[in-house]
Amino acid sequence: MDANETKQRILEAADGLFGALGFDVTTTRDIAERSGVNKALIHYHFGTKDDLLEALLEGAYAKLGAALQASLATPRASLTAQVDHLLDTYADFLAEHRAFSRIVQREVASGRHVERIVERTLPMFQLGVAWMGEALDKPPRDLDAVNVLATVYGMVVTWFTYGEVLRRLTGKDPFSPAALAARKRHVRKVAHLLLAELEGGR
Amino acid sequence: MDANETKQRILEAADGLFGALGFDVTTTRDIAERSGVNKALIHYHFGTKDDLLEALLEGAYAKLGAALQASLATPRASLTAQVDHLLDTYADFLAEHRAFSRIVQREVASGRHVERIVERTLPMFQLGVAWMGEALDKPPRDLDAVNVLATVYGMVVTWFTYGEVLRRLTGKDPFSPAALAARKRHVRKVAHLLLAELEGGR
DNA sequence: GTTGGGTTTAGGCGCTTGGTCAACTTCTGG
DNA sequence: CCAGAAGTTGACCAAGCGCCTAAACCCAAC
Repeated sequence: MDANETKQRILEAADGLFGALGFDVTTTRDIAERSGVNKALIHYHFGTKDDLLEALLEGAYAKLGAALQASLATPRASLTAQVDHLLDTYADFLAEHRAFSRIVQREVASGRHVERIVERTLPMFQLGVAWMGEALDKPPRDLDAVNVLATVYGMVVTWFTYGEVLRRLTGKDPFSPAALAARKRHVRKVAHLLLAELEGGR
Repeated sequence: MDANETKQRILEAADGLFGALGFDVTTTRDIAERSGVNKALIHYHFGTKDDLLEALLEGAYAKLGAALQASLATPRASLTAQVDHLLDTYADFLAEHRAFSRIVQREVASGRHVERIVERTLPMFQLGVAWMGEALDKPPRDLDAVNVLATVYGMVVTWFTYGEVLRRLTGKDPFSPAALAARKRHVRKVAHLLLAELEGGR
């Protein structure tokens, strides 16, 4: 097994375990066992356990950022189409990287590693604010950029963070293709309502 | 110091620490120190650390449930007014019990203590679904009860869970009276858009 | 064939954790 | 006033933690 594969295996195991159990509760021994790699190699390749989490977030945010930028870079017929595609891209990313939103949400709710997360989120957030300001130059009262972004973000992310709760509450799988498609339609629908109001109010 | 005061002090310290640091990272020693109480007393009065968390959640959910039921029990002039008051009640509760949403969010995102949280949430959720079904007998496509509830829930809760992130992103205090009032107006506004669509589509 | 650097290994060190315990004090009903 | 229950205490324990170390291993370059 070459060194790159080792690092990859460690990252994958850590991703799964941090997502499933949480950062604090996951031990380096767990990661070693799951990845079939010696415990000391984690520290050899990544440094401390915190450094490992950072490497994980680094990779995920890079992927997410690339996907979102690609979506924004492609011109669409309408503002609505642009937003729709962006939201779908985001939802698809979260669906594919199920652990990601849970890790982020948990660390944010703990107040730990917040700096790192803010660091990565800030450019996207600023992009969103700037983009909203550009597309709609006079947002109506109660629909300012920060509140709208927080609402849309919460709407998208909550489905994934609360997946297990929703599963138990509804008795259905919230991550089934049908349920995911329905959720995406719902998110788009709400976004359309917001857009209509934003455009109507200028 | 009598026994009740001791228990109260422990609960308050645990609430603050679980909210600020997280359940896993908070030690019984931390709680003992912060509450000015001997470590062994935590176990004497509450059992295990898990039991302590449960006692905490129990109390918070009882308060929340009472507040929401009181809001629903009072008849209002319109459906909109009813919803507005309910949302305000919820937001006020979260603003007053800042640690609560963070604790819940973190535990949910960890997949731990989910049973307990589902147990408490289920009745409220079912109430919400039933109530939506009653008030609006044919919800339009893409605005089914589960999705709408998840959206509204996410919208309200995200502001509090991501408080620290928002503070850093915007440079402003998201929990200042002005910001909270603005957030409440925004949430009501979005709820109104949803309601209009729900009522128009039947 | 040997050298040397990158990689892997078992083992263990120092420390913190949740939880227990027996002894002590304080409260309370008879 | 006293006995027993309730509450409180610091010392203590086994278990598990992150991280480190010293030695072994591997393999390309000379």
